[in-house]
Amino acid sequence: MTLTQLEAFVLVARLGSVTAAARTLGVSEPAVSGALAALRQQLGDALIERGSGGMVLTPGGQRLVGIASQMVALGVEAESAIRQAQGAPERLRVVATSTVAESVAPALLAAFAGRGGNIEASLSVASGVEMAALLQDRLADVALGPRLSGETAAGLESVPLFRYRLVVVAAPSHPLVRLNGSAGLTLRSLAGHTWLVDAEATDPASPVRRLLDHVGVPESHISVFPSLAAAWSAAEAGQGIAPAPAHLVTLDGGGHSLVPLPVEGLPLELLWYATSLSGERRTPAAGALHRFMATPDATHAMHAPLRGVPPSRFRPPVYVTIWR
Amino acid sequence: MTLTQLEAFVLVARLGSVTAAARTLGVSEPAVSGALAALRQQLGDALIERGSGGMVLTPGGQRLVGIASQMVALGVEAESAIRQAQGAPERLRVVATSTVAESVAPALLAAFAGRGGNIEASLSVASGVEMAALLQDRLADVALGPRLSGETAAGLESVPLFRYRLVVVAAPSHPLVRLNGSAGLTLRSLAGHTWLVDAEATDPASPVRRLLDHVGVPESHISVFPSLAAAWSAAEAGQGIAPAPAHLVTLDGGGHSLVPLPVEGLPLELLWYATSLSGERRTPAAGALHRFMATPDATHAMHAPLRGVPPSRFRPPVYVTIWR
DNA sequence: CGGGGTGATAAGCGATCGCTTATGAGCTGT
DNA sequence: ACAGCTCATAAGCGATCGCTTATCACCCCG
Repeated sequence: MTLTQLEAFVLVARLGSVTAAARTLGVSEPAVSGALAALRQQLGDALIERGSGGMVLTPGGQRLVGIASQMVALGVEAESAIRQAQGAPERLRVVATSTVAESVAPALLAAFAGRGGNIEASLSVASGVEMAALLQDRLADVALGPRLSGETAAGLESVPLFRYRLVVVAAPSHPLVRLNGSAGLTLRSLAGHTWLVDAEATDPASPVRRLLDHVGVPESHISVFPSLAAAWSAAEAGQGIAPAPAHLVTLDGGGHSLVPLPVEGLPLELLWYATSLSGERRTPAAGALHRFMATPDATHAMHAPLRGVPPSRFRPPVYVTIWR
Repeated sequence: MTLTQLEAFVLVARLGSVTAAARTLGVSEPAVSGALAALRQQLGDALIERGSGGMVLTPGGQRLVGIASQMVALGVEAESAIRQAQGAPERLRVVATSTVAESVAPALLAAFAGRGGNIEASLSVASGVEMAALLQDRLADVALGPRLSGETAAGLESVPLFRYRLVVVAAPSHPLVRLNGSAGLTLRSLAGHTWLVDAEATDPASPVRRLLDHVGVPESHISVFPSLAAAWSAAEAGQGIAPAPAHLVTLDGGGHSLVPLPVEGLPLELLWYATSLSGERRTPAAGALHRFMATPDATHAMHAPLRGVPPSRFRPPVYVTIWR
């Protein structure tokens, strides 16, 4: 399986014709046909067959197109990426759990970028369990989220980033709020309610997931939303209760109408950590961020309520998966 | 640039040692060293150099690691993907603009999946301008969002999916609401206010972006949030005004405290479309979704208020970019 | 039935790949 | 300074790649 072969295949799929693909590539028709034959033999699938009105992809070929065109594109990307690395600003690749990426990370990185220096920061989302691998594989410079430790975290160094208190909130109209103005609730008693959570709660290592397990909430009473904001919005609409870092729902300019429930054992005192390779193996940019994190500017930025960013600075989130 | 060479490079970066990489691959050390040399020569960058305590990546090498490990992983992915294509459920790859992906698309696809059949649907996010290319390159089966037409949409067919009315909302406490209980506002008069928008507003072809341009809102008064829910949450907190499809903010179970502004020229009557390859080139799964879209079940699902999904069905969003 | 298009196959050829063993070159540390 | 580790380089060899031209097999359409 060669990049040349994949490129030929992608072009045939795109154009629906071997001859046309050969013309586009500037080679003879058998060259393309041969590349196709080699792929077919190695993968054990026809991939693409003659059909009325052009070549048509088999189910296997259909899956391959996407994969193959990504590979081809990454190949040309590689060359230009390296050319552009000369004299380009240093790059800081930060990964965070979805909750951190939606709450404190943008403000932290915005403040870090605004502090001068010539570092271009990017923020991606990954699950807690993937972070150690991403750092060790040099696919990320800093990971923000749970503390990474144990077997898989060899060579990594975690430092505390942000202290927060995890509470459970609900709309003022929620029965639990009206019944219990001041009385204490037990965690167990919350097992029967609907919990509104964000994507991070699907990560078995996340504090929210562990809280759900501890309470014993059945799957049927867990409702996963694509973002923290969406989960809280549903909570305001009275659809259920939601775990949340306290400062995010209370300092929020007064617009939020969510109130913390007085639950025994809550709030949980928790920490987010920043992790990177230890010692000299740490990227210079990662070191700069680590030093910045200790400054009052950083702490102040992370405690500020959530704000949007100007269009020129907005980058869509990138979700990173580990490829093995 | 060969996959073998890239794999060797990735392993060296991961392990920080040529010898260790060679041991892992089960080949001699010069084999790895040679692969590295070939890459270095072709790309014109040292990529990775000796440093105290292991090999350390150059800036260029740092960029390559991510790209290369993706390519390698996609290579092994390719083989297994094709093996699994035998007898596996048919695949339906849907791309949508971020707004659609956050609002009607999840409900539509959930209803489509629940309708029986043996189709596995996935939902990704792309900008409106990329959709035509994604469809033509067979990287997606159906695109949900603006109507695709013109030069770049050759061979594509758009059908109306969902009619909605775009309004501008604000918190009840917002000055515009208190001053204008019933009086009409002009669009121009909104240019000086802060607009809270989601990611799609950065796409020049999106209706929201065109509305902003038409009103003449300066960049400094646009605040981009990572999700619709986050933008609306900020609007509730009184941070500004937000464009929104009417049914999403009004039917929302009463929890939302956002009210539409009585603006001259609003609401805008708009449509989201579903686009796919035309005629026989359309995937069977895409055809099934097209037929389903016309059923009352589909319409009903899309009009329902936003809800979360059970953890077992939650899939993190994937953001797709076009590689050329 | 016989063009004119399609894609698949065969034979051949130079360049490169991927690997080996042997050796050089550079740094570290007791 | 020397051994001991590291990575880089050289020479060589078989397999494969990537391409060519020539030819065959198929199918639609007059």
